[in-house]
This record gives sequence, C-alpha cells and structure tokens, in this order.
Amino acid sequence: MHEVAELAGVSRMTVSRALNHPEKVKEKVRLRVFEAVSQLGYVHNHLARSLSSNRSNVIGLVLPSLENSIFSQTVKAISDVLRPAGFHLMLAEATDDAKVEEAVIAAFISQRVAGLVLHGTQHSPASIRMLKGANIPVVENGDIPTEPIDMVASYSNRAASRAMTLHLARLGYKKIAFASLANNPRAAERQIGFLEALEEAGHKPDPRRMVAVSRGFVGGTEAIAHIEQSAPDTDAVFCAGDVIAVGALLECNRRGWDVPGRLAIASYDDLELMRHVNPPITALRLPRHEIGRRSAEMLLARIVDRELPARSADLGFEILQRGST
Amino acid sequence: MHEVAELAGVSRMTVSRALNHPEKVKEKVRLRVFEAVSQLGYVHNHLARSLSSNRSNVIGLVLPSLENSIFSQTVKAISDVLRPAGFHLMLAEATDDAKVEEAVIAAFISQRVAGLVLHGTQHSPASIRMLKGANIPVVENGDIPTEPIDMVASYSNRAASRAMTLHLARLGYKKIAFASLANNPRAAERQIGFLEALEEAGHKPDPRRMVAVSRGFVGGTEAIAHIEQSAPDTDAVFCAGDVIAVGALLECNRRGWDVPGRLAIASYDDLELMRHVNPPITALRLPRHEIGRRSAEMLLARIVDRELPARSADLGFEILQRGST
DNA sequence: TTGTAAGCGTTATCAG
DNA sequence: CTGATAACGCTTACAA
Repeated sequence: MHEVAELAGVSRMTVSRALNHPEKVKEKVRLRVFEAVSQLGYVHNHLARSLSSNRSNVIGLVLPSLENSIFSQTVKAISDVLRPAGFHLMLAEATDDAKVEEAVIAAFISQRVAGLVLHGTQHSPASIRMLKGANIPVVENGDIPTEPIDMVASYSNRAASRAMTLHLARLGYKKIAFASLANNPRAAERQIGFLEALEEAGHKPDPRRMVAVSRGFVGGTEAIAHIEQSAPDTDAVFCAGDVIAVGALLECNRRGWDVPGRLAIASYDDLELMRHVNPPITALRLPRHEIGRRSAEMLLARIVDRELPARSADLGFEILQRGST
Repeated sequence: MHEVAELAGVSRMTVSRALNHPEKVKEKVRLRVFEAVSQLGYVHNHLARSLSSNRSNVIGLVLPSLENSIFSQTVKAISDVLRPAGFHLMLAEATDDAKVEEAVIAAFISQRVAGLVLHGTQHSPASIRMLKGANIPVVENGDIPTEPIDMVASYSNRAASRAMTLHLARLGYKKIAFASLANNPRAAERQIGFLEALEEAGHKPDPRRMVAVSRGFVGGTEAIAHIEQSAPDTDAVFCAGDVIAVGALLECNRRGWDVPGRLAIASYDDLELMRHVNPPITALRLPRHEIGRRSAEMLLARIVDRELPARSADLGFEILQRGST
C-alpha cells in the first residue's frame, strides 16, 4: 500500500479510503490511486483490514457431513447471497459430534469469522459458551431447536415427518414402517414425529416396523429386507433420509413387489431422482435452498445493516404426492 | 493475550510461544499459561497471527459449481487432510467463467490464503499473473492442463473419454453416440477423446450422433430423444457427464428399449446410483477422492514441510464394465 | 477532502 | 528459557 501511495502521490490513508469508500475521495485522486493499484498489481490485504477494523468478511459454515449432496443446495444459496456482499465462506465438517463441532467453532472464532451458520442444533455447553462469548451472529439450520443460540432458519424435522406419516395414514395405509439413519439427531426428531402421527391416526406403534439403516441406496435394500423378515404385512414404508427411498424402490423392483400395491414408499428429501424413477416417489419438498438464502441474509442484516432481524424463521415444507403411494 | 500473560505472570511473548511451540517453554510455565487461557476463555486471534507471521492457515478452493455432487468427494478429502494439519478451507464458485474465477482468486489472495486448489484449468492471463505474483502454491484439479500454473493432481478427461469409447468399440458397438454438457471445458476435452477413439477404432465420426444436453436426469431424456430423431440406428451412447446416463437409462425403460440390446449406455462418473439401477451402468471410476487428498497433501508439503513435491500427478481412472454395455 | 498519529493482536528478532 | 522491542498492513479518530 505504501508503494501505491507514493506512486499516486498521496498518503496511505487516501489509498485506503479510495479502496473502501471511493465516494469519499475526489475523483481525480481516486483515478490516480486505481491507476497505481493496477500498475503495481497491488492486492489489498484483508487480513490486516480485518485486524485493524475489527470486522471480517468471512462467514463460517459447519455441516454435519461434506459428502451428503443434500447440503449442496444450502451451500450454493449461502454462497450466492454472500458473494455480491463481498463476503466469503469457510467450510468445516462436524460429523454430528459435539466435540468435533467444538473444535471447529473454536477454529472459526480464532479466524474471527463475522458470523456462523451451524447445521447442527445440538451443541456442547462449551460450544454455546464460546459462541455467546464471541458475540457474533449465529444461525442454526438443521432443525428448529427448542433453545436457539441466536437465530434460526430451518424447517421442523418433527413436523415434516409427522405430516408425511399422517399423509400416508390418510391415504389408507394401516401398517406403516419407518426407516431412518442411525446416530443422527435429526433422524431422532423425525422418529418422534412419526410416532406422534401414528398416535394421532390411531395406529399402534410397532417396533418391528422401525429400522435404522445405512446411508446410501443400500439403506433401502436393508429396509426392505428387514420388512420382509420382521413385518411382512407392512403396507407402506416412510424412508426418512438420504436416498433410502430410492434404494427401497429399486429393491422392490428387483423382487417384483408392486409399488405402491404391495408396498407404498415415501421419501424424506425430494431429490431430483425421486421424480425420475418409476413410479416417481412421494416426498417432502424441504426448503434447502431457502434455508441457505435466509441464513446468509439474516447474518448480513446483522453484520452489515446492524439490524436485529427476526430471530427465527420456520421455512416450512410441502408434501409432493406421487405414484409411489 | 495481554490478560492471559498477566494472569500467568509471564510476558505476552511467552504466551505466544506456549501456544505455538509448547516444547519451547518450560513445562511449569506452559501449564500456568494453559490454565490462564482456559480460565479466561481466551481465543487465539489467527488473523493477527497470520498478519504478523506472514503465514496463514487457510486454503482456498475454487469449484466450477457448488451444486454438483461430484465435487463433494473432493471437498471431503481435502478437508480430511487439512483439518489434522490445523488448516481450514475457504470455498468459492467460479462457474467455469474466467472473469468470475479472476474475482474469486483476487479475493482469496486478499485473504492471504496459504495455498489454492483450482478445479478449473483454463484461466485468464490476469488470473495467472495474480497467482504467480502471489507466490503461493497452487494445485489444478479438473483436468491435466498443457501449461500448469504450478502443481496438478487430476486425471485426463481426454484419456478417460478415449478409453471408454475404445472399450465400447471393442465390445463391438459400431454406431456410438456421444452426449455431453454444453459450455464446459472438460466436456470439450472429453469430446476430443471420443473423436480420437473413433478414429483409432476405424469408425467414421457422425455429427448426428453428437449431442449437447442439459444437466441432470433430463439430459438423458434429451439424449435419447435426439438419438431417436437424428440417428435411430445408434447402438451405444456414451453419456459424458453428470447423471445423464441414468436419465437415458430411465428413458429407455420408459420406452421399452432394451439396454444394452437396443441401445448400450455408458457413463462418465461412477456415482453410487450407477451400480443400483437395472441394468447397472458401465462407468469410469475417477479418482475424485484421491484428487482431493493429493491436492491437499501437495499444498501442505510445500507450505509446512517446504518440500518441492512432484509438480504433477496423473491419478488415472478405471473402466467398470457392467450390464448396460 | 486529505493527512497524522496511534493502535488492532500477534510474532520475529535479538538480547539477556 | 524468557522478555523487550519493533514490525505485520491496515483503519479509526482526529486534526488540518
């Protein structure tokens, strides 16, 4: 910056101003500065800027998993809101483990991120203490927590799961099974919603119809195998996560089970795939994109505009009834 | 840090040393410092550290698209190598547009990233100038460029495409079509490989059998429609990207076309899905995970160990012959 | 509108 | 092994 200032014949302060608040510098001077900048190939040091001004332009995002394509929509939406505002994204994986999340949050606070998006909604006391102590805006994403740390942009896993189960009940299915991923706080909420709906519909819950399966298509294969073995009279299965529903459908095709005649299948997320298999799979349209957009907007409102936006946004969901039920 | 130093009864310098090089501080003092740190809930400021030491612990990653699940494997692998080394990941999208990439690179250099991973291999002269000027290690990823900026960890799109096409020719297919995504430098390389292979196999290229399609499953539908209209005697189609092959297979199923009897289908990437549809789809196993791992390792070797690692790694690929061909 | 001085929180360097 | 001092490159606050 020193050299730029010399070449432009101004002080470093004027260079700084020309870069950050161009309107506060006379046009002639501004142009001279820009000229010098490009001539020297000068690159502004945002590190020094952040340190000095105590404002950073980096947002941290903590995801449960980097491999799950479900999150790519959210990441994309966050990035799309952040970029035009001049903000950048740091990404980390917490694997739904509170200890890992703690380390990641500490690292992000060390980097002085301007705000944080957490997909997880279960945090260790130490994480919460750090977050509150850091005094930065935080948005939680993966579910609607009972005690938000700060802001929330999500839908309710429980409500979504309950709604889909009731939908199946209303369609006349009497023996509904539930397949979900193990060791996942969101899956646990979905199970609660499922059980609530069963009760509401007057169905008796049956542990034989509850199964935890692996991630990926194979999870669907496992679900069907379990149903055949433990509860062959099941007439519908709600696959509450990932691509399990597709795996289940493909397995039914393989076995020659008619869908939905022999077994109806409903999915949680509405991945593009759900519309393309045969029959297309009934699914929940979740606001994955909207969650990202709103999260980023909420953070920017606090950081840039110093507003106090609504602390919580329940972005809802929608049931897409298709041929599989 | 000041307060920590006071509470521990040492200078700030000693606190700094206890944090960064614990072995250089007497155990007794070190423990006192750590005690003070946790008592005060002190969080080290990495910004100031980076500024002062002129070393950052952030790596920038530039992807062509954040929505494409293909990249999640690479991101995951990079993150897994970086985390234990104490490095963090910044993510940005360049949409295969050199101008956007330029802005993203400038932003990352502004943030003083310690190294950069670029999935794209076509860069504007300005980008290249910035990158060389910044004097940081760079790994290119998406293809094997003819003029690497610095290091490369990839496979060759052209070679992979050529190999798969030759594979189809060897299987006896005579009228092979090629479906790919438009406006994508990697797709262009794949097309070259395809044409090379045709020539090598003694087939005459036929423009009626070349089609650019949309992203997603619908691309496959488009490919089949194009084949039926323009070149119905086609006996195999190589779907060179995304999930096009699955879309094509589903469309064939819908039309009652036998696969591979009426039309053989080969895919580029081997997504999990390829193994689960019926028939399973012949595909290229690309080293998506390995690319991420090697990229991160190459960067760390340069940044942390100050080694000069091999400048280029061709990570190869593999043909997975399955029922669809 | 521009410049001066002080300081952001850390580490490199050198002395003790 | 520890401490004093001067940076790192920028911005805030104030003065001109």
